[in-house]
Amino acid sequence: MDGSSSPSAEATGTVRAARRTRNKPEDRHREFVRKAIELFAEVGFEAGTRELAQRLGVTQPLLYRYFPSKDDLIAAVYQEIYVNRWKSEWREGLMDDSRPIRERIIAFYEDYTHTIFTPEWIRIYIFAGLRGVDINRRYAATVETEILRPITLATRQSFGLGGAEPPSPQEVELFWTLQGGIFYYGVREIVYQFPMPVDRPTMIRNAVDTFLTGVGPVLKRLADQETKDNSTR
Amino acid sequence: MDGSSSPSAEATGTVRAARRTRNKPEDRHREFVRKAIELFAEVGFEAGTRELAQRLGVTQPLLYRYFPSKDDLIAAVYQEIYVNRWKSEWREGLMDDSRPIRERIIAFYEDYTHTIFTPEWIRIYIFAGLRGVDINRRYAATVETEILRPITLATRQSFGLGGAEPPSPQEVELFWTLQGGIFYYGVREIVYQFPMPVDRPTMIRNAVDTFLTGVGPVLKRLADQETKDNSTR
DNA sequence: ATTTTTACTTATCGATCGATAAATAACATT
DNA sequence: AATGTTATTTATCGATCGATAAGTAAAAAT
Repeated sequence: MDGSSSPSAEATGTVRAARRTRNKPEDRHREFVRKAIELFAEVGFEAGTRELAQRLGVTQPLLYRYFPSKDDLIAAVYQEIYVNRWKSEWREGLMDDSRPIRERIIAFYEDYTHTIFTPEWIRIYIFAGLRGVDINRRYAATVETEILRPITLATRQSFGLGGAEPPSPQEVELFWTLQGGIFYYGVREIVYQFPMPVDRPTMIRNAVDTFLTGVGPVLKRLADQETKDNSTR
Repeated sequence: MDGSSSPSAEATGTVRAARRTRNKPEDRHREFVRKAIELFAEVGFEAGTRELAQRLGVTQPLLYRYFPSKDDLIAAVYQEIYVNRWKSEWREGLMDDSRPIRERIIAFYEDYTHTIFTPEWIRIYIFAGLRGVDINRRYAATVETEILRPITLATRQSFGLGGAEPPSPQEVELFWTLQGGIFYYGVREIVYQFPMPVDRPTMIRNAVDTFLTGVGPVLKRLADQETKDNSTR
């Protein structure tokens, strides 16, 4: 493929005559993680360390100076994407009583999808889920406590239902359906690469409007069931 | 791990002293695909052919007598799961005007989730999506034409809206949100292995009730926009 | 009973993977 | 300018992967 004379250079994945510029460890670390995110998003975690090294213009064993093992590199990738990119403003915005609930939810989903609807975020999230790492379980737990429960309480209030009791599982599950529906839009767009004839803001508006219009009666029914269960218990 | 003396037996993945029972080719073919589905659902497509052979109690090269390459085996897996398990009754049931729309949709999703909410179906579907094969694009296209468009038309009718014009992209997208929300319930249950405090039928009922209650006004708005667009065009 | 067919195994190749040890050269310290 | 530190490369190991060629034995055909 290339005209390199040494066959061992091909075998070891050496790029050719080393550049040998020396960088600060912190910069390298960040650079490695950044490119690893890029590569893993494309190929998945079975992407070779040699491929990564080549994209970095660096030899493969150098990676092991910064990450004891490939799994540690992967852990750093998780940290960067799913921890560092989380915005605490999401929760705050959703709990801001001064704005109407519809506006809050739409604003949240527009910003949230803007953050997570990238190949890096979505594909790596799904790769991780299939791998069985607990990243997804932990992330979804965060979504539930930081996003869905606040939304549930705020929505309940805006319908003049119930007080401050914690949301019931059925209530939370209801809002998971909205979350999942919107998330799956991103999966179709980014993973399956569907042509998406409806743009994101429109999709979000329609989904939220449908949901908020319909959720009132169901929440009411759940609240009634709840009080009945309590009285018969 | 095992007490086998020969190291080459370990290396080649030989199981031990061959059983040498001779089977009919068609039976073998089916057996291979069945076990391949099981294995791929667990590990993904990077599962080794040796691992598969071992689970079948057969040597690895025998696989290549039935499938020219690993990719052909994978193709057979797709065919079995996503083509052979599709039920034409789904479309028919959804278009059965004699039953109320809510009942039809709930019945469909109960049967549909019963079919696809298995580790085999969901995990392999997601593995395929990340691989970039067109399985998912083709499957989703089928879902859209065979399921979502009929649902859209039936729902529209039940609200006394519009005639037989084909559903607009925005309308279809709306029903994709419901589909995605329910699908994502399965992903959380089966892939992320969340504890699911709300059972499937209840989730489906709540989701469909919320959706059907709220979708009326939005469909109406979309229909009005449509006619306005047509008149100004 | 002998021959023919073919399902199945043994053995092995070449590529690629994650990881380690040792050599080298760029930068910091004095 | 000499020395020390460490970022980076070279070389290589052992395991595992998909795939192929050649041998073996079970069933079918005669």
